[in-house]
Amino acid sequence: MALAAGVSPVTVSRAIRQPDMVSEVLRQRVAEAVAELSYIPNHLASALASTRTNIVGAIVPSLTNGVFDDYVLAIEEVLQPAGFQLLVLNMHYSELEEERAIQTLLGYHPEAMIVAGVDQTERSRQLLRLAGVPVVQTMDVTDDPIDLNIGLDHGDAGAAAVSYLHELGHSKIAHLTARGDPRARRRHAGYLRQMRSLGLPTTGLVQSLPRISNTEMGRELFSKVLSDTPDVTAVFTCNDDLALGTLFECQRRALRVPEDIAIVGFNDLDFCVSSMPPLTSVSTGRQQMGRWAAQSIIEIIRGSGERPEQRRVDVGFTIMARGSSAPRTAALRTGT
Amino acid sequence: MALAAGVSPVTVSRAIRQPDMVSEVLRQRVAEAVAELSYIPNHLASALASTRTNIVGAIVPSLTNGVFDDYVLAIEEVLQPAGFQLLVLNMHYSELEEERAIQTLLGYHPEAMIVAGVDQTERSRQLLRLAGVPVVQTMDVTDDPIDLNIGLDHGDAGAAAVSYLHELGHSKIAHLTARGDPRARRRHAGYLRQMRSLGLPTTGLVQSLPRISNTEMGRELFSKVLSDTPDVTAVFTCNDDLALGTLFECQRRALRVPEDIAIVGFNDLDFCVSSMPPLTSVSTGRQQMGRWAAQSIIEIIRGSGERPEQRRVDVGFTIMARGSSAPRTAALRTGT
DNA sequence: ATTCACTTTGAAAGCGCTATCATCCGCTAT
DNA sequence: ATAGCGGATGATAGCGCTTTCAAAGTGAAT
Repeated sequence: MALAAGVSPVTVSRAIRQPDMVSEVLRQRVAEAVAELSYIPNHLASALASTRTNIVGAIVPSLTNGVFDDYVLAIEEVLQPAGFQLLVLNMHYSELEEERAIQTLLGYHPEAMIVAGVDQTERSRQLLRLAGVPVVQTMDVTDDPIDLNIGLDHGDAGAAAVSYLHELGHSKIAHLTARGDPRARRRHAGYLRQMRSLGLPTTGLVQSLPRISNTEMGRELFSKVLSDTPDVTAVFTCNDDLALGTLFECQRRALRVPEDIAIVGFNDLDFCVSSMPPLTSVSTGRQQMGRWAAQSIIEIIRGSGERPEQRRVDVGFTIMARGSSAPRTAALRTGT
Repeated sequence: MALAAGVSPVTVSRAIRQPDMVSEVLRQRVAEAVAELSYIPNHLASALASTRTNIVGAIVPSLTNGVFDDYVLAIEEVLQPAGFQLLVLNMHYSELEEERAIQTLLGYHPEAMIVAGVDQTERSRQLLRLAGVPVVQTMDVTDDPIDLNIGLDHGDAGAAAVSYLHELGHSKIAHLTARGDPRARRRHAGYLRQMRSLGLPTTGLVQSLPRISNTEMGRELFSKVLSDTPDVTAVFTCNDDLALGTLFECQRRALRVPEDIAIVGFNDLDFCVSSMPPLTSVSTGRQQMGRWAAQSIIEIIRGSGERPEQRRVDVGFTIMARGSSAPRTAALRTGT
């Protein structure tokens, strides 16, 4: 390569990375050689020599779940213009896989790490701390963050969904959930807490499966609730896929939504506004979390390692009330 | 690290990579030092020195589209046990971004590349060829593959969807599609070809938008078709999100599916079996394509570079007939 | 004409590993 | 007792870049 352009390797390196430092003539010659040979710099060698990899590692629990697409996209939109490459690994909701993924990513010497959730194993936490790079835990909040933390309180969110339905006049409020997701477990705990504090029983109203959830699972779980508790009037699901499945099952059984059954989902995915009726869902700022994580990382790296004044951010949540939930009175009026 | 274990760096390297070559005693000592220091080998240095990166690069058009989750998962399931790390980059349905992504990935010196589709720019094709590693083009078929190719003929699939609906007695068959996806364009072309060859007009029956599709867009596009052509009786959509949106729009307008409107989607995503009625959809072997791509790569790398006898595979497609499509006679019977 | 400062280029060293080859040890075969 | 052999370990070089520092060239100031 240096031969082809008739200059030293150093000049090639400079012509590509800091063109201002090289004279017009040589810059041109290097550019021609690059084009001619389709030269692509060896990232491995460059990173090894410079100790700057321009890599940011991210770990997501799943990609099948629409939540994380928006989140990853938001991170990339901030990171790419700043010259960083995001490396995403999927941990499939397994803490052990996460540990492996962290180890793998650290082998690439990322300049920062973004992990979803706050439930890393002790070893994971240790590895992340020892890495000596900014670490952002997202999606959830904790009092004891590894480094930075942005998220929301899923217990509160679960409780709020219950309160919302209770204020609409519902008392037989079911909860459908997928075990395995720690944030879903917290929402479940919030549901139980709030039901109890409102004096509402939950027996025969909770259904869960230890699988990755999908629409079909929503149908299954809701069917089980119906057979346990035929007079259920509201359902809060741990995500929108289960909510959609519940809606489909209602349609199949000719149960009217929201008159007979009110449905509240979680995450506020795209399809919530489109369904018939549109699904009420708890909206979380997943894009905001991704953006903040990426921006904080850039600031820290650019700014000699100082952490922003706010190391923990709670983005909260919003219940997006839509057609799938309505005051219980409506149901009474139509005689259900 | 070598100091901590009291051995030479070479022995450390061997103890980790080829434990059999190191005596029990030293292996133990190295293992202790590794644990103590939380040592993670520097992948960059190791890859640079050995010219084996264990990386396979993959480019997907989108992650928001559920199709590619299953596909990526299938690839990973084969690659990981073989010791390869998949690096996935998102090209957002842009050929130029794909070119950039290919360049970025090649900088990491992957041992193979998997790209979705066969519509790479000339420069992309050149870069991939020059990389000197196995390249698999998936999802689509071509007579002129870069290297290996597994996919299906989307024109045929589009035509088959039309034939299927025509055989059910439909003639006013609409098509909803998202421009920007070359495979969706081919399905569109197949739709047009088959409609023409059956002597069916298509004016007022095709709607498209140049955006990434989602459920809401399905509703919009179908609404437009309805206002252009109120007597439409069937809809073929370029993917399942649009099909679901169409179903929702039918529910909103109290149009019965399949009696008034038959719907056929594409990809056969999870939710197709769950909706009410379940959605008929064209199933493509996306997991099969991912697995084959990964397996072929492993065989080539392990087997001194020889290509398998079959460099091109057409996996075909299957129309999964479900409740959202029915013979037109049913509609006549109910007087629509 | 000489000095000084600045810009442009190159030479040398080294990033953290691994490939290769040399060395050493203990053992068997002669 | 010695040659010969295989297994275990280490010394050395180098992967393709970048960092650092030295050298050479340029022009303005003295």
